[in-house]
Parts: sequence; C-alpha cells; structure tokens
Amino acid sequence: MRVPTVAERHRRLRGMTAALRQAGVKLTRQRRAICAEVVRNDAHPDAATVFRGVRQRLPRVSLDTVYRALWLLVDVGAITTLGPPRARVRFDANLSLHHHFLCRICGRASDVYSAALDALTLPTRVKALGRVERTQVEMRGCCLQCLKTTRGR
Amino acid sequence: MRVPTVAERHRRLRGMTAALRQAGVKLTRQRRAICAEVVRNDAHPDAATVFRGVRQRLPRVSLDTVYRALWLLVDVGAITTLGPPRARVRFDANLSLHHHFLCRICGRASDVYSAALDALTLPTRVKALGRVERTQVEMRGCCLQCLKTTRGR
DNA sequence: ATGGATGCAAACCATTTGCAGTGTA
DNA sequence: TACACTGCAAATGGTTTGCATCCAT
Repeated sequence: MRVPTVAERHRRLRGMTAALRQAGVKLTRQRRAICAEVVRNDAHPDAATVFRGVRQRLPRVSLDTVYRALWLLVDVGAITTLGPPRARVRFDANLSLHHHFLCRICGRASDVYSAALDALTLPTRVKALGRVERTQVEMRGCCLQCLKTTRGR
Repeated sequence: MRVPTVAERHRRLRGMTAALRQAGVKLTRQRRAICAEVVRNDAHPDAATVFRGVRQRLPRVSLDTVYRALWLLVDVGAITTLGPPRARVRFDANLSLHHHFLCRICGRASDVYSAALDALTLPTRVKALGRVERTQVEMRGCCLQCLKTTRGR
C-alpha cells in the first residue's frame, strides 16, 4: 500500500544521519550503509535481513555491528521497532475484543476496553492486502510508575 | 483498566479446556495448571513467568512443557500472543503516522495509511494508565499470497 | 592522536527438539 | 493397554558482550 517516493526515502535518510550527527556519534561507512539499507527495505526487516543487504556493499561488516547500529538508531529516535518493546513472546487469555497500552520503558501491557475503538472502520483498500481477521489499537507510551521513576525519559 | 470478574475467569478457563477437549488432546494435570495460571495472570506473561506460577503448584513441571502447552493453546485458538507473529525484532524507518497489516502465516507486515485511522480518539480513561505517545492500529489476518497457498488456514 | 567504532569469537538467553520413561483416556 | 505427554538434557538460533585493532573526527 503506497511505496515511498525517492524523495521520501531521501528525506528519511537525511533524518537518520541528522539524528546521528546530533547524538554526537561517528558517521562511519558501516552506519551509512546500514541506514541506507533500512531506508531501501520497506518490508520491516529484522537484523539478519539488514545484515544480508548491507553485506552486498560492504562484505566485511559483521552482524553485531548491524545490531549495534540498529539499536543506536532506535535510541536516537531515527527508526522504530514493530511490536511490544523487548520482544519475548507474551500470551493473552483474553479473547474478547480489546486493545493494549504498552509501556516503552518497563514493557508492561494493559488491556483497554472501548466501544469506540472496537467500532473503528478500516479503509476499504486494506482488502487489497488480504483478509483482516482481527483489529486492535496499540497505544504506546510511558506508564504511570515509569513516569514517576524516570521522569518521562 | 477493568479487572476480569471471577465469573469471567471461569468462563475463560472453561473455554480453554473445551478447546483442548475438542482438539482431541489429553487434559493432563500440567495442562490444567498451565491454563489456570494463564487465566489467573492478567499481565500478559511470557513463558518463564507462567512457568514460575505453575511451579508453585506443580514443582516438577518443566519449562519446555509450559512452552508446548502454551503454543498448543494458541494453535487451538484458546489464547493469543501479543505483537507480530513469530517474534524477532523488526525495524521500521518510517516514522510518519501509519498503521500495520500483519500476516499471521508468513509474518509479513505492510504499511497502511489512513486519515480516518490517524484521527481516532482515545477513551479519556487511558490517561489513568500513563502518557500515550503514539497510537497505531494493528490489523491481523492472512495476506493474499498466503490465502492462495494455504487456502486460508 | 585518540576515543569511539568495528570485527571476531565467545557468551548469553529464550526457545525448541530427541528420547526414554510415564500417566491419561 | 497404547499412545500421547512429560521431564530431562542437549541443541538451536537470535542477540549481546569482551577485547584487541582500526578509523573518523
């Protein structure tokens, strides 16, 4: 659904290098290549996939450098991750329609019930992607406890 | 936000044992205890947490039995997992407001853009949980390719 | 030149699997 | 009783870390 334009990709890449520069870290060849690869690959790649892509240009990069660079980019806010923070598989016995609030600091997930959110209508274009079986709203932020102890950061 | 009633927990537990029975698998002491623990613990526990809980009643259960039982429950549709299917950490260079369609079979994640979804208003009660920084709609289902090759299941 | 970044290898941790013994249906 | 299930232990796979070397600043 909508491929980013070349201009949009350039914008993302500039944003990433700007964020790195502002964070005061070095702009190494590896980091440039990793940024370029993440911008090039729209499919929400995992670390190994980014690694394979980067290797075509820089055959000597190591997987751990890719990991370090990706988490660095997350830390400086230049990219994000999919799914709950710090992924281990987590299980939910609540099959009724509900939504989640996820704390980015402690990882806590709270159930949210809302008729308004339950009733939300999806754009018809989504049908072009496949069959939707379940829809949930995912709210990410910082929970009360973590707001207190870390003062929001 | 809203703790399940005792009746609701019983309902969930009954649903789980019914699903297991219907699947034609054995209702062992371990599986009963694991079901009970998942129903008891609302905090979307990971496998190790369930394991610790179950161990208080059945000190001899092993962690791998817990894993096998949990995935079995997911397979028979008695519980679900949080986050993208088959969790490895995945990265996203697209910081603009957007949503995701996730295929439960192949794990593919597609970006979905929709002004309507962007504009959704959260229930005010969510403020009681913490500060919301970002909201995304997560649509789960089966993508076109997987619909073709697996005929939807 | 120099301190942060890299590559390598080893460690780590969650999860999975093979197998012999066990308990449920 | 028979076969699925369990517990154990070992393997696996993704991710992280210690350290000597290297290179952007």
